This record gives sequence, structure tokens and C-alpha cells, in this order.
Amino acid sequence: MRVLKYAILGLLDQKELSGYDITRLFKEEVGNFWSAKHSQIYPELKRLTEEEFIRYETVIQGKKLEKKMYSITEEGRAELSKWLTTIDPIPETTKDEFMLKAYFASSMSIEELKQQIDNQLSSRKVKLTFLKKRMDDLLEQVNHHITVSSPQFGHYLVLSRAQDRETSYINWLERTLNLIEKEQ
Amino acid sequence: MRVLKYAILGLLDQKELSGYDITRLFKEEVGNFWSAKHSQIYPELKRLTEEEFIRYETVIQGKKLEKKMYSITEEGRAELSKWLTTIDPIPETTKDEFMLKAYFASSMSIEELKQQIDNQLSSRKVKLTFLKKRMDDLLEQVNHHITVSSPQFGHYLVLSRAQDRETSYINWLERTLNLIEKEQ
DNA sequence: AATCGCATGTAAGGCGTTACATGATTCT
DNA sequence: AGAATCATGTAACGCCTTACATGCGATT
Repeated sequence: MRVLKYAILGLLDQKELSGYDITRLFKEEVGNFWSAKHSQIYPELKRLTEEEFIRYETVIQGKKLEKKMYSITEEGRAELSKWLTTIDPIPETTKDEFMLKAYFASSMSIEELKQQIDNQLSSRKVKLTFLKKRMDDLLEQVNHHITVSSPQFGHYLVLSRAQDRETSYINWLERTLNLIEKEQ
Repeated sequence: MRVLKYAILGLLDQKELSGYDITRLFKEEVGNFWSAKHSQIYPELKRLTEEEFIRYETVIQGKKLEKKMYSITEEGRAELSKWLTTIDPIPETTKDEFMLKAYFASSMSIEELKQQIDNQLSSRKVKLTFLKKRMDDLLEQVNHHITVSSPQFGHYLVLSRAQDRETSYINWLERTLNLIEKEQ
């Protein structure tokens, strides 16, 4: 259903961006929930331009380095709005390779299982620390007062959800580790 | 990295299954974290057979309906074990189309945003109720005493994680809805 | 002058979904 | 008799990643 199309339209509805800018954004906050590589982004930008949902202006950076600054058109805004108001069912599967391994616990030794959980736990703790730092920065930017109408509200939503997601995962991992260790 | 290959090997390490059985399993517990359609499963079974990680026996169901019962080979078990002990970094992106929409909150009216959150909330509550019922059934099966060595341990892990995942999502949705409603 | 970041593209191949296609068996 | 479920496959198409490919600009 071409989610990347809407991701790009949404980003361009906030401000003008180059393909390179979009690539960078997918490595930041929004990248917790959606991302794409530059090799997918450039063809999609070309296609959206042909479809007239976006257009670009060529800008010279320095002496001759050209970059294309894309902006959304009225048709693009209408298309974005259609997607934003669509109600979709929640997905039945959210793929998680680690949980697939966990499902096969009976094919592992207890030591192997503990190793997997330990590693997952420490990786996710690192990630949570990083997310908290990001959130601190954001809250400082808005003087600790975020509102729906703040331009940073979208950032706040993804950061708070990402934090919750990691916190919930970490709690489950710790509970599971206790369950395994108590039994031996 | 051919995760479906390992999903199939893991399932066949528990018991013999037909392609149809595997398709059904992906609609149950494990389907919360991994799944595939039959159109992907049958070619993968064929490929794994050629690679000699699995083999099959043709069984006649009724009078002439043939089904292929697959089982894992020693090489298959070794291959599965290699994957199960591999430590992977946590993925930077876990795609979630709803959260992508949330990131674009500033392109929506407050009413549209509330509609989206309301709907997500009720869908996820339905799902959580369903997961709790599944967990009750499982706990009854094992007389309310689950251990690492129980054959159902993998089922327990995915069900408890899926419940946590939904609970965390629901809490975030409710907090976010409050945040929006308080401000008006 | 070398390295890193900015900037844009294409090609090949694998993964995944939807649709097409067929037939047997069981249940109501 | 009809519907739902069991059972297996292929084809077309879109999505996504890895690798190939090139060149400018800024910093050290």
C-alpha cells in the first residue's frame, strides 16, 4: 500500500527537503517506526514527482553540487490527508526475530536461552538510555511544556511511544530471566 | 537473511507438519511475531528439501488426498541450532504505520487525531482480551504451573510478551488521549 | 592529501502479498 | 447439495536491501 509514499508526503508537508535530508530523518526519531534506504527514496521521489504530488527546485550547494529541494503540491496534500484519515485494522503480525527465537526455547539449552535474553536486555537498556536523552533534549527545547499544537508534538509522540516500547520489553525480559533462574 | 527458513526449521523441530499445518500455525500464537502466507511457505519447503535440511513423506488423507508430512534432518537441526545461538543487534526500525501517522499529528486536525487514537485503542483492547483468554487456556492446560522445561514454554513466552506489548500500547494511547483532551 | 560528510542515482536479487488455479474431504 | 475446511501449487507484482557507481565540499 505504498507507505513510503505517505511517509515522504508527510515529511514534505512539514518543510522542503532533499532526498538526502529524508534519508537522514529516517535515521532519527521517526526511524523508530518507519524507515527506508536512499536507494528506495530516490526512485520514490521521482515517481511522486511524475504523479505531481510533489515538485522540486534545483539548488546549487557551493560551486556546482546540485541538490533537489522537494515540496508538496496541493494534490499531494489532499492525498496525504486521505491517508491520515483512513482507519486500518491493527496488523496481526509485528515481526520480531528475537521473539521467534524465544518461541523455539525448547530447541535451546537453558544457557543458550539465558545468553539470548541477557544480550537483548543489555541492548535494549542502551537504546532506552539513548531515547531518554533525546526526550530530555526535546523537553528542554519546549521548556518542559508540550502541547498538541507544538511543532514538536509528533516528535514527542514517537519518542514517548518508543520509550514505552523499550521499557515494556525490558520489563518482560527481566521477568522472563527471573522465571528461568528461579527454577534451577 | 531467510528468517522464514529458520521459522520452518524451528516448527519442524517440534513435530512433523504439512505445509498446511505451518500455514495454520502462523495464524496462532507464533503469528504475533512471525508469519507467512502459504504462497511463500510451499516454495520454501521445496527449497529446504532440496537443501536437505528437511524431508517429507507423502500421506494419504481419506481416499486420495495427498499431503506431504515434513520432518527436520540432522543437517537441519544443526542449521537451526546455528541460528538460535547467533546474537543479532536489535533492529533500528520496527515498522508501525499507526505511529508514522502519529508523527504527522501536525498535519491532522485534533478531531482526526482523536479518531485515530480512539480506534486504535478499541482494536488493541479487543486483541488484549483475546490474548488473555488464550493465556488462561494455556495456564489451565499446565495446572497454573509453567516451567522452562514445559513443552508449552515457547507458547507461554510469546503470549506473555504479546500481552505486555498490547498493554503497553494501550497505556500509551490512553495517556496520549488524556494529554490531547486536557488541553482543549 | 586524505577522510568524512553531502548528494544522487542504478542494478540485482531476495522477500512478501495478492491473485490465479485446482481438487478432495467433512460438516450441516 | 452446498459450504467450509483441508491441501498444494504457480504467477505477477511490489517492497526492500545490498552492492555498484559517481562526484563535490569541508575539515584535519
